[in-house]
Amino acid sequence: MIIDRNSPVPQYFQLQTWLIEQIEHGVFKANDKIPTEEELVHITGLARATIRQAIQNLVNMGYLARKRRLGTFVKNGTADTEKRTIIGLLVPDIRSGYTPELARGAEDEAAKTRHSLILCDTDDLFIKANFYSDRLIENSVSGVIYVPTAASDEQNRNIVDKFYRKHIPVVLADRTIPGLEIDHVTTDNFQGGYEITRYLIEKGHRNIGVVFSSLFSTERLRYEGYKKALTEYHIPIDPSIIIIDNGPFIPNRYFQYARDLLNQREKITAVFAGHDRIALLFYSAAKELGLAIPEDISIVGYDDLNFTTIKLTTMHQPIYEMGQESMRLIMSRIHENDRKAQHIELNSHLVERDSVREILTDSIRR
Amino acid sequence: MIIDRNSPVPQYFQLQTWLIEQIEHGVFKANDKIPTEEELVHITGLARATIRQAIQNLVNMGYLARKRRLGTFVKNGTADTEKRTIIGLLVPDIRSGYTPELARGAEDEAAKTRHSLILCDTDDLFIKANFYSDRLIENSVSGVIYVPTAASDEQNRNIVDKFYRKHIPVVLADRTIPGLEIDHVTTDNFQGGYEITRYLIEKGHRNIGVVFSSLFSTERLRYEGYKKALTEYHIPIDPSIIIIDNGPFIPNRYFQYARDLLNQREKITAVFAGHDRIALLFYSAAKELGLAIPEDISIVGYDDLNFTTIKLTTMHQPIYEMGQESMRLIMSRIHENDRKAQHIELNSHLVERDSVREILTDSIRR
DNA sequence: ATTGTATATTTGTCTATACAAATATACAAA
DNA sequence: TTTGTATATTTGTATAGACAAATATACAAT
Repeated sequence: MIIDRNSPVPQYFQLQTWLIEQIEHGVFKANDKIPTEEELVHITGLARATIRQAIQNLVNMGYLARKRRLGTFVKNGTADTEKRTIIGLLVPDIRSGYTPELARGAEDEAAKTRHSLILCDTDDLFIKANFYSDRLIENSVSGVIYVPTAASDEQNRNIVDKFYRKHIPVVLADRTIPGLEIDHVTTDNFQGGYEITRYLIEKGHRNIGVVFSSLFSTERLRYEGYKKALTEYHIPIDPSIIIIDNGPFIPNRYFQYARDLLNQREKITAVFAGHDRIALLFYSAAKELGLAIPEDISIVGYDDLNFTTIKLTTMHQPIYEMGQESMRLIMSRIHENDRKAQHIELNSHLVERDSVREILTDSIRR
Repeated sequence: MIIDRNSPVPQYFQLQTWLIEQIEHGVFKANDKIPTEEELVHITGLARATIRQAIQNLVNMGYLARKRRLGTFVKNGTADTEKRTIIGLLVPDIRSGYTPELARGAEDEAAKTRHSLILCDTDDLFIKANFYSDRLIENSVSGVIYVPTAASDEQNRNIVDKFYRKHIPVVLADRTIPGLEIDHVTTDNFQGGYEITRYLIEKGHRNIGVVFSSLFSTERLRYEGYKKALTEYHIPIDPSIIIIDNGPFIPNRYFQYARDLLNQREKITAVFAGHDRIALLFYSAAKELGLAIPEDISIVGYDDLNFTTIKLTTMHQPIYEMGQESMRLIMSRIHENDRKAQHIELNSHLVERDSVREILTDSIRR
């Protein structure tokens, strides 16, 4: 029986549920005519008004369309979930770093399937991410691509939870949040950090300074790669040339780090900057101190931002592709919600330019 | 009487209309309780079921909320037209030029009033703008900020018309479309072009090359300003050092222009680049040809993009503010649709850096 | 002070019935 | 062939009446 008259569930609601089931299981296909109200009266034993109530609700939800004299028909889109899909994109700042490239990749991918993208600049602040998550929920986005902010893991988890409570799937891009089983797209930061450090070592550098932030999973991993490379070459790790900031990227502060590190130049021949924007500050700091790159000091970065005038040796990250993959992942998650969390790791590669000098030393031991 | 029983308009619909009127005229204010169903039966003389039908529709539309035992209440947002305002932003490419700054200004301004922004990259192509305009219409945006593409005025007008047909207001940002009475936000490009040229002349330059595109109203105006300055100083306009491209900005092509111009260096001492990205190409071309800036050749740009390593003298445009103003304008247009088209012109100012050399000549005549 | 109970009010669900309005279709008239 | 008309079918609107469910409030019991 379709209707259980003893159930506390309203009968119009039971009928509604049953009809949705029939549609979603393909019994009533798109553009099919469903039974007339009179027929449904016979099938269910309910009054016509009750049947109308159920059907009207489904019309409002976008499942059905009524046509006078012709009957009631299944809409092809089935509900309006499909057609007007909007994805929220929570990024630090659309003006800086790799963000424009990431956004563009996501946008292009969205356009392919005619979806749209709402842009939200968090400035790496929890409070802004929190504000925008409300806006996105209000606009009933179908999914969110989130670059976790420079906040505690706890806070970033809260943001994700907020979406989850509204059943909005989330994909993390670039950075991850520890202790969360969630779709994410990153690059092989550990491997990248390892390779770029090894590259410096192979070029004869043994005193390699590092500057990075401990707030981001990406930079932490690059640092781990750095340590692995040093260990592999039996080079001691010298904490005095390792600068670990525990806040977000603040140019002034990092500029000071660059100055500090360059001031103890006798201790280092090269610097591994946590990312390209830090590397850029080393150029400014070097200029200020009258040092030449790479003659006096070698610099490597990470990201491969599009600098036109400086020739930085750096680890190229496929940022545009990361945007694309994030978008693909969120789309697939929207369509199959019960799938296991998926982790996509894209490959980076070293781009050799003119910011590293080769130092001739007494043979490199391995 | 509230209900006209002889009208062909359904009675539930009459009641519905009446209730909306009461709400919008402030008879029933936000959070007020409206009469109970039973009271409405007395007031209107309709059956309770009919009254419920009208009320249910208003609940669906977001005007009312029912609470068991308490009654039916007017929602504070009144309908959901206001709250979920989304604005479309059609820009060339979020990765380049002034676009990120513009987008960020618009975004921040939107956030203030809790509105959201859908990002669309047109790549300056009509076909993409056309594609995205359909997407924005599908998503029923409340307004659009449009940076006209590098297409014909005719085509750009078509894009605007498409929105107008759906009664979606449009604000043009930066560039304008001739022959269209429409809200727009620009800077004083004519004045800017004039001032920066005058600056070069005052520095002793009399042979000033120009490179720009005729496709954009902005660059055309800057060129007009250039001509005015030359005329004012009685300097003849030399077409052989004026390069007018009639397509969009294609780096390779413009790089060739830069090379061409620098190759006839005996004829020029300075170049006025149509915008900063062109100026940047002059740096590359100069490097290639072994020329130093400003020693061998002086360059000025336009925009004041955030270059960290080169010190370009340029005309600062308040791009972030332009994004903000565009957003303010579209919001005000949404709220008062009958207002006259408004043109906002923001002020630019010269930023003097190290790309212009002073030439000592035999006194400047005015 | 807390907990439980009764009551009144209001919305929520449901039935049975009737006529109105739209319109595809067939058929007749011009 | 075109135009008009009748008909059957189906959704749209409306009524009157009934009981169910939720819950604010007051009051009673503990």
